[in-house]
Amino acid sequence: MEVNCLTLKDLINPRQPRLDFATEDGQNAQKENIFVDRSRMAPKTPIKNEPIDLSKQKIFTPERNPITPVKLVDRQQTEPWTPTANLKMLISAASPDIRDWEKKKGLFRPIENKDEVFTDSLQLRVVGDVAVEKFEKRRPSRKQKSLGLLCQKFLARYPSYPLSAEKTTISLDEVAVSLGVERRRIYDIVNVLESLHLVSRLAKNQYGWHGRHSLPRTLRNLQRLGEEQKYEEQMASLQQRELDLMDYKFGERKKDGCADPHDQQLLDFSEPDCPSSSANRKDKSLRIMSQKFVMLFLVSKTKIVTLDVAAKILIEGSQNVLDHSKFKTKVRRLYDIANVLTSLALIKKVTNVNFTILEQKRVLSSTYFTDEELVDVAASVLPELKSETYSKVHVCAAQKLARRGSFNRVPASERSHRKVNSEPKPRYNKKKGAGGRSRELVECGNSVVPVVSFYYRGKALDGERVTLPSSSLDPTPPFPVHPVDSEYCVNPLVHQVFSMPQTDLQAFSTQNGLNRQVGVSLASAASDVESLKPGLLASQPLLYVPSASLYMLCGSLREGPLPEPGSERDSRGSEASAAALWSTPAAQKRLGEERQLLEEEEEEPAAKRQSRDYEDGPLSLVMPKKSADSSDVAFPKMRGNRASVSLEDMPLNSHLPAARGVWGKAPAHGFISSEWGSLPRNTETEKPLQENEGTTEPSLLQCLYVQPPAGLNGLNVLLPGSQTPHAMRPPSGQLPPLGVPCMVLPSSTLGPFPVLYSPTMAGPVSPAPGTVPNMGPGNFRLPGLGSTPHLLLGPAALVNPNSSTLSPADPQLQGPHSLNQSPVMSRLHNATQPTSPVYEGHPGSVVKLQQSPTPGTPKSTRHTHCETFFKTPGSLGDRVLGRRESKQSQNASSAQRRLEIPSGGAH
DNA sequence: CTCTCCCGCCACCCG
DNA sequence: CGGGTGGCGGGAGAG
Repeated sequence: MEVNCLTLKDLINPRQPRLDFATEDGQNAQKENIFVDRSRMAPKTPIKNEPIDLSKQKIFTPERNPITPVKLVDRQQTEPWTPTANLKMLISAASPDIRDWEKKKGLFRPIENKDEVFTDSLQLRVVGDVAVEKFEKRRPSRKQKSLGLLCQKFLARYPSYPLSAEKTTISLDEVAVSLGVERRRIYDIVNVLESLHLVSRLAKNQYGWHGRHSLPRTLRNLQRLGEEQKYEEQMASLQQRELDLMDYKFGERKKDGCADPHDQQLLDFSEPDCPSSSANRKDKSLRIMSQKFVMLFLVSKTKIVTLDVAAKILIEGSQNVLDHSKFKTKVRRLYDIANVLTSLALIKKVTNVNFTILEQKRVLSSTYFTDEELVDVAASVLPELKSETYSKVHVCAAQKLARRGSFNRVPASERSHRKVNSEPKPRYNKKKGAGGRSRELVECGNSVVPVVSFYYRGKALDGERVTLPSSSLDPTPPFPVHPVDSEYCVNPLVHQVFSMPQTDLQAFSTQNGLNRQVGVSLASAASDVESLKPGLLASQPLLYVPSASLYMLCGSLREGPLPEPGSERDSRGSEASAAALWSTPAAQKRLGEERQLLEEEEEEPAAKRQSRDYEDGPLSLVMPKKSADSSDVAFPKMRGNRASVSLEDMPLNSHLPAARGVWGKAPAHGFISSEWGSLPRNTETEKPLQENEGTTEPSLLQCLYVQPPAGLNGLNVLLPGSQTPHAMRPPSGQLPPLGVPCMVLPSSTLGPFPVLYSPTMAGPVSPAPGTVPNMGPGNFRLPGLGSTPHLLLGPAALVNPNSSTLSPADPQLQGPHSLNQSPVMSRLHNATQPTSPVYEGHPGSVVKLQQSPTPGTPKSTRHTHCETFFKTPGSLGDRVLGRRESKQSQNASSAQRRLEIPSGGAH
C-alpha cells in the first residue's frame, strides 16, 4: 500500500519516474515474473543493451505496456507519457493486479526480441489498447503465468527443426531475462526438454538446442523403456490394487491376494531400479520424471494418463511409500511436466466434462474438447457418423450419466477424507470407509477419455500447425479405427451403456484386473451402489470423464521422419551430427546418463534386451547416473556410439513384435513408421479431421460399443476403435471375433480401460477372424491398435485368472501391453518377446489379440502431426547477461525482470 | 472446496 | 567454496 501511494505520486509526475522505486519494493522484486520496469529507470534505453542493474531495478512491474520495458522501442512508448500511458501507469500503480496483468501481457508477447518492429508495433498497439484492456482484464490470470505459456514462448525462440548444421545455444540467463522470469522457471522447462533431448546442457548456463529431429527416436526409446519397465502393467496393477483394496475393505479381499502380489511385484520392480531408494536427488529429477511420464503415455494403450496414476507409479518406482504428501508433490511436478509437454504438443489435456466419474473429486475446469470437437473427430473417424450423432451420443451419454448420478461429485465431506489420509498412511489405506474409497479410486485413474489427440492439438494449442513431411509426428493413431463398414455399427445406443450390472462389472474388473476405473465404473453402473462402496458407485461404465488431470498423448508421439529404414538412418545421421555438435563434456555427461541408456538400448538386440530386462530395473534405465553405469554393463557395446547411433528401433521391433505391437508404440516402427511415415500426411495437421476417411484416420478416437453377451447382462462394452481398417485386422487373425454391434463413442469415454469382451459376441472383429478362439477370459485388444485397450475378459478369466487361457500360441497377443492386471505379467519381462514361452500359462494373463500396431498393418494412417506451435526460430539475441547478474537476480530478485521481451506479439 | 501450479527457499553438487 | 541447479512444498489463484 504504501508503496502504491508512492508510486502514484511518482506516477503523477510521469516524466520523472522515481528510481527509488526500485528499492521500494524489494520484496516484489524477488518475485518471479515480475517485470522490472526498466523503462522507468531508463526509459529510453533499450533494455537489451543495457546491462541490467539489479539493484536499480524496480520491482514494480508495471508493465510493459505502457512503458513497456522492453527495450525498446524506446520511445515509442515512451510515450509513456501519453495520456494513455499515464493512465495506465496510474492504474498500474494503483492496482497491483493491473500491474500483474500487464506483466502477463508482456509475457505472452512473442518473445522474439529480434523483431523489433514487431515488437514495437505490438507495443504501440498495446499501448493504445491497454487502457481499455486494463480495466477489463485486470491482472493476468494465473494461467498467463503458467509454465506452459512460458514454455511456448521459450520454444518460439527456436526452430523446431533446426538445420542440422546450425547450432543454437541457449543461455539460461538470457532466456530468463528475455522471458521475464526467474531462471528457476527456465530450469523447469529446460529439464523437461532435456529429457526429450530437445536440448542438451553444454555448460553452465548454456544449453544447446537440438530441436525435434530426434524426438521420434527418443519417443521410441522411451516407449521401449516403458514397455520394459512394464509401466502399463503397473498401471493396471495399480488399478487392480485399488480394486483389491476395495474388496479388502469390504472384507472381500481376494483370496488370491492378487493385489498383494501385485504390490509386491511392483515393489520388486522398483527396488532394483532404484537402488538406494535413495531418494537420490537425481532420481527425483524432473528430467527423469518427465521421461517416465512420457513413457506412461507411450505405453498406455489409450494414450491417456491421469496425473494421479502417473504420480503413483512414479512414486512407487522410486519408493514404496505412497504418502499423501509425496503424492501431492509428485503431482505438482507432473503438472509442471505436463505443461511443458503440452507446449510441445506432445500431450494434451483431455477434459470433456465437468464431472468425473469415479471420482468426483475433481471438477474439471477446463474443457479441452468441446462437443464440437468431438463431433469433428467422430466425423473424421467415421464418416458415417454424423457429427451430430456423435456429439449427441457423447453428450447424451454424459448427460444421462449425469442425470443418473453416474457422475456424482463426491460430497465434500467425503473428499475430506483425503486430508485425513494424508497422514502417512500406508498406501491405499484409507481411513475413511466409503469416502476413502472413492478417493482411492479416483487416484487410480480416473478417467479416461480416449480422444484423438491430433486433431485437437491444433485447437488446443492454438499454435499453428506445422507440418513437416518428413518429420511429422507419428501417424499412428492413438486408437484403432474400425473400418467403417465393419460390423460395428455406429449406433448410438447410449443407454445401453448404462445398463451394466454392477456386480458383473465389478467382478470383471476385479477378476481381470481391469482398470479400476473400468471396474468401478462398471460396478457403479449398476444403480445400486449399496453393495459397492459408496464412492464408487457413481461411475458408469463407458463414459469416463477424465479428470482434470487427465492428459492424452498427442499423436503417437512420433514425430519426424520415421522409420523407414532408410529414413531412419538418415535421421540418425542427423542426430549423430547433432550430437556431435553438442558433444560437450557436460552434455555428454548428461546424455550419457539419461540418453545413453535410451539409445543404447535401442540398438541392443532383442535378445540382449531380454536378458537385460532383468537387470535393469524398470526405472533404472531412466535413471541417470546409476543407470548409466548399469547400462554400460548391460550394454557395453552401445556405449561408444551412442551418440552417433541412433537407434535401431526397427530391428528391435522386429525382434520384439509383441512389445511393439501396440499402436502408438514406437515399435512397429518398421512397419508402422514406414507406413505412417510414408503416408503423406503432411499438413494434415491442418485438417486433421477431415481426413477422414474415416477409415484411414488413425487418430481418431472411437469407441466401439459392444453388446454384452448374455453373461454380462447388459454389459455394454465400448471398444475403442480407432484403427484403420487395415490396421485393425489382426495379423494372423488372431483377433477374436467380435461380433459386436458396436457403438462408436468417443474413445474418450472408454479410456484406457479394458473392454469387456464376450465370447458370445459373434462377429469377428477383424475381417479375418482370428483363429483365436474366444478365449474365455482374456483381454483382447482391438486389432489394429496397440492402443486398443484390451478389454474384455472371458468370464472364466474372471473366475480364475490363472485358469484363463491365454493363447500362448500367440505371442503377439501377449504383448506386454495387455492390461492385464496381473502383476505377474509385469514380472515377465520376457513377455515382451513374442515367442517367449513365459506368457504361456500366465495366469490371468490377458491375451493380446494382436499387436495391433502391428507393424504389419498396412495402412497406417497418418497422423496429423503435431508440432510445436511456433516454429519461429527466432534467434535470440544472444547477449547473455552476465552471470552475475543472474545471480544477483536471484538474490536480488529479479534481474529477470527485464523484460525485453515484451515484445508484444502475443501470439 | 478442490484442483492447479506459481513462487521462491534452500539444499545439493558441480566446477 | 561460490554459485548454478533444481527439489520441494507453501500457499493462493481459478473454477
